[in-house]
Amino acid sequence: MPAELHDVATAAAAPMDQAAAVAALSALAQDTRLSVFRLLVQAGEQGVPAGEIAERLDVRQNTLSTHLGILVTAGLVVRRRAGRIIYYAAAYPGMRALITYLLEDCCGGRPELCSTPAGAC
Amino acid sequence: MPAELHDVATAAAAPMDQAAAVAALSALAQDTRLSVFRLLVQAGEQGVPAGEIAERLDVRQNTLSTHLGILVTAGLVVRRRAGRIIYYAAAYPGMRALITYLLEDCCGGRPELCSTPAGAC
DNA sequence: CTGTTATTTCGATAATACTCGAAATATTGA
DNA sequence: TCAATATTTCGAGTATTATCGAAATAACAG
Repeated sequence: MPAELHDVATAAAAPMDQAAAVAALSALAQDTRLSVFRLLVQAGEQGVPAGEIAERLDVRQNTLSTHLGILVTAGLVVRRRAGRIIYYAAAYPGMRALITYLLEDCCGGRPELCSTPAGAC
Repeated sequence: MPAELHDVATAAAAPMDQAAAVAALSALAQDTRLSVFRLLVQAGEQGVPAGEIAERLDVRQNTLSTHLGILVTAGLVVRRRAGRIIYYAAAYPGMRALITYLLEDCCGGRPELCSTPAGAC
């Protein structure tokens, strides 16, 4: 089985608790990291090399590396090495788990008030 | 028209930009504020008095007031005064706008990878 | 007007986070 | 092995943020 791209990006995420949610939100609550995450969300499953992210966002490699590490630890991004190049990709299950946690038992019994955005994806 | 509860919580939110998204995520990226937001999400449209939030979460009123102000400024929570009591409620449109911004143009053309969580709401 | 309740604002202290230059690690090719 | 490329780790300086006690504002009842 030539699984050059494993399916970690579509696997089930661990159930989110308060600390994990704060970590994920903190990871996204920073200008550079939010740009990285959105770039990776739009890039899709294959991911983008660290160096290319740094170039496209005009951030120094070591600074970016710190940010990427934070996103990975938060479960919002996954890392995959291919030779010298390390690809980063959005972890959709992590994002889904975060949104689910945020909106848990929402709307006081009137779910039509907070239906998730259909056009988002 | 006896509009004791105006419909601000269901009105359209302003389109989100990067700065607004960072502000909203920063607002949620803190333990107490995340608890407040989830409490209000679960409480629904009517909202909860500031004092009751402080009591239920065991936070000092002045500290909570700072946090509530941050959530309101971020567009995630709305304030409504009724006499001496100020009710706070989740602003679902703000939350929707944030999620939409995060997942914009997602999944590199494979939307099935990131479908928003059906069970969330 | 006076006191009481509900909530916010002010000012200071302590903890946390962002960014950077420099050095280190990992992989490949000659 | 040696050099080159890709990326990360280290250590320090600066800025931002959370929390608190105390004081201030707002609304109501007597």
